[in-house]
Amino acid sequence: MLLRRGGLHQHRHLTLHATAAAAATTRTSAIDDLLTLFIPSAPRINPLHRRKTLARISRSIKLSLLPPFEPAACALLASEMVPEALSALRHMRALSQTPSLPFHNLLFRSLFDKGDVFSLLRVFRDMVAVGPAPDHLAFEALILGFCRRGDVGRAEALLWLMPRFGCAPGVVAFNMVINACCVFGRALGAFAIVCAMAETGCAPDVVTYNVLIGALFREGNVGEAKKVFEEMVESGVEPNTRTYNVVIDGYVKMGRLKDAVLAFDEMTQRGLSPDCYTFNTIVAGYVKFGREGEVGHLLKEVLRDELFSAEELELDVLIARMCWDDQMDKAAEILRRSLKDDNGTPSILAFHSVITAYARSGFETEAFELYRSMVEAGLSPSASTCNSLLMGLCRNGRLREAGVLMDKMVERGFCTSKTAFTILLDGCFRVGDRSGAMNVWKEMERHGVSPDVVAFSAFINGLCVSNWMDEACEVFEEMLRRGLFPNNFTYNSLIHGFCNDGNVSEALRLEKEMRKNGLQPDIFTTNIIISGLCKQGRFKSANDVFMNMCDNGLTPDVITYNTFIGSYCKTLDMVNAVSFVNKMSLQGCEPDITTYNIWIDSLCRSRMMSQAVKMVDELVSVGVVPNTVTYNTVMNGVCEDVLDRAMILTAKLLKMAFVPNIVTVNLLLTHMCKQGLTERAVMWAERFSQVPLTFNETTFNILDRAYRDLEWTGGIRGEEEGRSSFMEFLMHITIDYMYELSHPKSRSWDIKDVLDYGFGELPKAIEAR
DNA sequence: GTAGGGTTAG
Repeated sequence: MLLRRGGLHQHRHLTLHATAAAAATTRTSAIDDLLTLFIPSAPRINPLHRRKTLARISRSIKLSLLPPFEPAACALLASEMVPEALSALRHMRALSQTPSLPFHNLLFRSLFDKGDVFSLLRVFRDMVAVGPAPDHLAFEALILGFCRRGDVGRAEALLWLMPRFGCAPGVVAFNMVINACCVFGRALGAFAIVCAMAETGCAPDVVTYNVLIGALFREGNVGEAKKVFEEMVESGVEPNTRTYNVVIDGYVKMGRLKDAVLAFDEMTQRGLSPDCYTFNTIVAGYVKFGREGEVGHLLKEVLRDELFSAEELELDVLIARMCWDDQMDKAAEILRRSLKDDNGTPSILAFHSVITAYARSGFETEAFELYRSMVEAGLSPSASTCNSLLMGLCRNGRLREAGVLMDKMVERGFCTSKTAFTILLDGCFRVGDRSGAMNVWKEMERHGVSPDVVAFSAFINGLCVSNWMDEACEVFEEMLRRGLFPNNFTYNSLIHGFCNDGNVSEALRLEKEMRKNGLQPDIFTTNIIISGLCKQGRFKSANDVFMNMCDNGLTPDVITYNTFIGSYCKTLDMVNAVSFVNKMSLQGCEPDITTYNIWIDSLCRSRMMSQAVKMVDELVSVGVVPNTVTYNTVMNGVCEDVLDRAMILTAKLLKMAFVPNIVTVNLLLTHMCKQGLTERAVMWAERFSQVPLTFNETTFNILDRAYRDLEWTGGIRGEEEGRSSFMEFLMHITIDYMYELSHPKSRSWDIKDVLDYGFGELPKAIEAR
């Protein structure tokens, strides 16, 4: 602080003072002077830290034979006092002392950790100008730092600079840059470097091949990945455990479990032993596809080497399965219990699964609580866990805070990865912030992160959902131009977009194209097409698709049935609607809350309110949880046709499913207007515009009509006392809910908590346990 | 240089 704030004069004065002291007096008094020089008078963090640093500096200087600045600077670096260490370096330069190479390498690492690239480049420039000449280690430290930050351009430039300093880049340096290219989605750049590498007489090693194979799998390019694998074996490079881990992961991600297991077998036949990555990858695949029962024989293989205890494995598998089944509370409870019992810490993986499951479902508070327990248990959160927290914020529409977290992650050198950008991009589209999404896309490119298949798919999906089909198609073309292989997500998003646009024939053409490209249309594709056909009233074709599903190895699921039931209900074709309800139960497919909501809605529309009431009781009795749609549907019926039981039913639903949204407000406004309470409706709309709730097109249409209505009638209409007070009551509780929601007190944690928690130390490589 | 639900349906 003193040095940075004190101005040039004071700075010089202190320097001379220290120098004179060091030269004239004993070593001990020089140490005292140095301490005044480097350690700011005001404590930076806490007194304890300061004392420790002073002690460390004294000790370093006493032990060292170097001129006293360098050990002092090293001690400052060890205390994370980077600015002070930089000023120590300036003193050395001013005294024409040459700091050693190891000191420079240490400083580079600290500067990367702090994200201070500007200082780093300045130090490097000075180093090149006046020595010491950078060696292999210096270059590699710099290249690694730039690669971690995603600055592949600088990393590659340094690579080609190395020969000019008398040290030709080795395979390690090449691999770092090649890996960075792949991580940031520039497979082409990676290939170019591999070629250039061969020209310099440096042969690719197993790492080079592993990185390339991984990148190709991530692109979905299995054919090319296999070719590179063969080339590797031919050129005499032996595949290792990591090679197989990459291959197995690639297959699992594509749902090709059979191929994954074949690779696993091949691996063991080669005498390679699977490690924790192999295990986690395969188990994740089995659990994901609901086949955890079959993992047993593989586990035995892994357990033979006693890498894991059976209990630990079972706990992980159990927790992963629960998360897939949306039973996060149970999983979290088990985790907390096993922490308390103190008999073995649950794995990071287990924590990660639950945190992510919570975040995905929008339970950000629970996600954060668990994150806190994880950090308290001494487990380092990884970039993946931070991404999950980011997703939690995005799924709750808290984009601004997500942006803050993202900046913090980038600042930490943590994760300038595609994943975080993709989450943010998707988050923007979810809240309808299209220009925000465009900015994220640009920002991603600006960071030198080339979008991959997932990022492109998320972008295309966002455009499709916004009904910007022309743009979506353009982006799709761009994706193909970049040599990326579209996957099911990509096609399904486009097909959905065209169906919503009423262009089913284009959707069907895309489905054909998908098959031609070797992709299997899945249950999503089929449901989307069925829905599209139903929307067009083409029930015959929709039924044909339904009949053919089984031939393609697909089983209709609850969404398929709901689509048919809902579509038939909409056209008042109750005969066919009932027929699909029967088919559904015959197939043993359980109705979910949407099925009930559809059915309750059509009962309400047919003015069969008492039946609707019965249906609400029934769904609760079978353990289905009513949601906002249930509430809105029933209230719509209640407002339409007030019956004696309205208050009881309302009270019941308020207790179970009162999470009002814009649809709730719209339906209340509509009914107020319908009941001649137009003036009150307008008054309430004004009040609702004061709370954080975004009106949609429907709201504006309702209000347009209301204002016109008031102009015509002058607002004089009869009204029934009972109805009016009931509607007023509903309006009151709804706006109260919105107020409470916007009140910061209702949030149990703040984004600041996340940033201060677990960010103290730069995450190390995460151990599996 | 490796994992961990980044993106899809009613």
